[in-house]
Amino acid sequence: MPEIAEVETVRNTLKKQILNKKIQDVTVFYQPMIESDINTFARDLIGKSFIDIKRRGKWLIFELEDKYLLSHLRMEGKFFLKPKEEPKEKHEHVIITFTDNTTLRYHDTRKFGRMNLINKEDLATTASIVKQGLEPGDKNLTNSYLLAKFKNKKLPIKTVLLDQTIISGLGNIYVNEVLFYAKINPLKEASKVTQKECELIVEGSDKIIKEAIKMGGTTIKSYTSSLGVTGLFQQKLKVHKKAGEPCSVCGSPIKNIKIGGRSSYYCENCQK
DNA sequence: AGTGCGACCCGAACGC
DNA sequence: TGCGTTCGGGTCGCAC
Repeated sequence: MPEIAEVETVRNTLKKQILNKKIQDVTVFYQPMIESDINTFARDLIGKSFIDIKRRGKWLIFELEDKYLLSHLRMEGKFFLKPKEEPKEKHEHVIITFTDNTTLRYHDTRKFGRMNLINKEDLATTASIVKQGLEPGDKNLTNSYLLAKFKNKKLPIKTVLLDQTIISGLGNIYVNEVLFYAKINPLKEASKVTQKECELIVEGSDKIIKEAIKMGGTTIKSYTSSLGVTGLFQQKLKVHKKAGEPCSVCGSPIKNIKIGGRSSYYCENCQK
């Protein structure tokens, strides 16, 4: 489940592996994952190079000379760099071959990830990118920003923190962790979250994401970034997937409930 | 406008 | 053991 820290880890790894290599060939094995015109997808990439890799929220933005290739890993998308001669694996859906005989392979068991090749000037009007809210660590992400965004929200804070148009990049794992850090009950109505609690959300999201990036993200299920870099942040998780285990602060068993259809983990005693 | 929910997928976990 | 069923997870689009 790649969230912002995982995507950042993938970005950093790929930058070392594929920048400025010339694209020789592109094969798409599962066409629905390409949101832009499938007929021109390969043709537009061949002969070009990735000159930079940026990120916005959970979106990877591969910069080419004249285009951007947007890539969202959703839950289980991964990139691997492999020699050209290695046989295709079952869940490899896009293979980009470079002229040095290496290949960049997009692997996704659930086929949920998406790619979108756009003209550079269209980035400013591409909805998925434009709608992204402020990222953890952004100096504009303040308690007053959050208070204003939460003001009319009747939904549980857990659900609202998953809304990428408010804070960009938090997924289920880190929302559970941030709420534990801020000692907020995930079911609390967003409009009732206090200024002090907003401060803790700002502080907690920044701290947790920074540490997770430092540790290479979180490994849940089989998640590994490109080159098989395995995230170590799962060792730091305090509540996520810890149902029944004692809370690290007070010892009460961690609860697991569904909020908005998503599994939520929290300590009933610490998060009132 | 805000909210809720199904669709998209398929391996893993679960139930019998 | 082996089969069938359910679940999960981010985002979009549609219905209310």
